[in-house]
Amino acid sequence: MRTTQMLIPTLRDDPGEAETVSHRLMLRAGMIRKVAAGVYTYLPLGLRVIRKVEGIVREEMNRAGAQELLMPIASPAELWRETGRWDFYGKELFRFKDRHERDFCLGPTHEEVITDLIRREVRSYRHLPLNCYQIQTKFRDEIRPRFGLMRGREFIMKDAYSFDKDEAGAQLSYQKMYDAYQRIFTRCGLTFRAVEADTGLIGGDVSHEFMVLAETGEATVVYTDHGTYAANLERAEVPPPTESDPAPLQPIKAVSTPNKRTVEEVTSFLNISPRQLVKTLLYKTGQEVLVVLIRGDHEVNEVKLARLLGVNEVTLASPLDVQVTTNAPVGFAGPVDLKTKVRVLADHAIKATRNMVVGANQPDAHLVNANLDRDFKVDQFADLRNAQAGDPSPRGDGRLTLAKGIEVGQVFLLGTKYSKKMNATILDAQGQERLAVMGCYGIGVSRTAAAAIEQNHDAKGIIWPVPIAPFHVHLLPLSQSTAVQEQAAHLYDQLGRAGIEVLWDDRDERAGVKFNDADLIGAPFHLVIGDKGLAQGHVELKTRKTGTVSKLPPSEVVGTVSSWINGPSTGH
RNA sequence: CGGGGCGUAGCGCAGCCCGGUAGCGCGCCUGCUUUGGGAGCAGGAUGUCGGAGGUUCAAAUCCUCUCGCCCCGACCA
Repeated sequence: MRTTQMLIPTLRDDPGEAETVSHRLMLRAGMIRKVAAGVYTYLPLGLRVIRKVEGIVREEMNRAGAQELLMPIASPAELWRETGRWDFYGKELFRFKDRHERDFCLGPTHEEVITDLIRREVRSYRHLPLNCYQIQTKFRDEIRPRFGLMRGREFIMKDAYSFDKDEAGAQLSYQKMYDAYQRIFTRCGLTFRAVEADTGLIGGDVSHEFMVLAETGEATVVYTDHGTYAANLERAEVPPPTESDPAPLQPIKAVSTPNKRTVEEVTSFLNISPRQLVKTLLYKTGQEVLVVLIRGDHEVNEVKLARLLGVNEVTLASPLDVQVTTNAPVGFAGPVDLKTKVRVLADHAIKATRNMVVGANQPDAHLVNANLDRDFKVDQFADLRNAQAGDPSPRGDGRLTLAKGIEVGQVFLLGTKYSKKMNATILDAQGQERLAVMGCYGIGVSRTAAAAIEQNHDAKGIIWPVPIAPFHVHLLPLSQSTAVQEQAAHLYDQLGRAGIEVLWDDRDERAGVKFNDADLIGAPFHLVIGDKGLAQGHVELKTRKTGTVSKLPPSEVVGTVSSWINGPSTGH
């Protein structure tokens, strides 16, 4: 393609609206433009990258035995009411009414639609396993869209759904997708890690997320450096402590802590370690108010709490609820002599702590040397906290490290969650109706493109991995001289014949402008043709990533570029 | 949803406090010169100052309402 025939509105300045690297560079490189918050137009250059990612996804999905179809973006509320997600999905679901006042939504994911299709069309186990996928625009009315394509309200996703006759088959389908995802993200040139994950709004039993490791990631990944354990923070298990505090029990006593509410205030006022303090948090579920005890230096993991309680979500109780339940304002709640009968849950670490500092359930007072069983009772111990760096691995293979990651894909083993609610049954070999066992598998295509930039850029711009680059070669003739122009035209033609994608900067611009735009756009290889070089019989081939320049005769260009692109080491 | 910030030319911004002809840089258009890392000179075009209402002789500027966008937070007691 010639630059003059392509809409590539590069920007010299950073747009004020963009903070993160990928957002800024995609705007500056003329790849995307914003239409509304979290809603973007893909310009030709951006779309080329999207198509590259889609191509890799499509190849690997097909190779894994999945078949492509395309479902509608709009779907009727009835399907969503069958599974309860019309209500459960909440405000994230884009809803609208048609002219007859019937409720519809824009699909955020398609379990309902695909399950409806399969229950109608597939009756026999003979037709299973079945895995259908699509690549499509999805809609989620995010609470806070941000970072350009990273968290949009409209985004491109590949979603796949597998149907099996039994659990064993479903696990096999899951494993195939897991393997396919490994290949996809590897081929995209990303440094990533598959981690155990919670199942969230989608539901199901088993799940892995594929995380691109990057500082700007919104998710936290927990893993062992040398071991095999990796999970996201929501999921990461924390084993109970193996040693308990050997300190002798001290007599409990009340101390005045005027206006000291937070962990920091109380610990510095009493000159104690946060490890001695116990936070007494009041949580509300749909049904009850309950108490959660957590050590001062730990954080409650609400996903774990909700899962333990078997509810969708838990919220912290309001100050009023706290007052009513504990007889004290927020900041002075404690487990000792609670006025109201409530369930008390505690993180495992509480069991191993002695002589704890807790709220006194009266204003401006705490209790010191509170001890389990002697002074208060706990109804249930559980793993309720977030893992921290240095915690032992739940697999016993070392200590945990934390890192930030961008979630680019997630696979779920759903079991019969949807098939049961929607009565998607198939006949087995004995003629018995059985619920289809499902899995679902998503890849954020547009987010993958953004994540690739987060991981591959420098101060000057993007450095595309070869497989998803919008063009392989950026052809930069530096003058309008006949010799340079003819050589450029010739090489453009030769490279094109060899199947190499070339962006030909045919603008009558100064060298600096072309170089800067080329660095910004980030094609892996820059082919520079200037009068000086030609006079000496060579052109220059520059590797964007390393800045290395090779001078070579024009006749060797096609062969060299081909070997770099197709060869095993594309790390040029 | 709460807090903060911002809407003025394609982009980045100034002007607003203290009302009085709407500016700067880059970009864009024309011409000449230039041509290996964002050229020089000369000439030129470009704005419902986010929108609505109000105050005033007069509003980008003051007041009210409203829309949009960005950032942080969303309860760890």
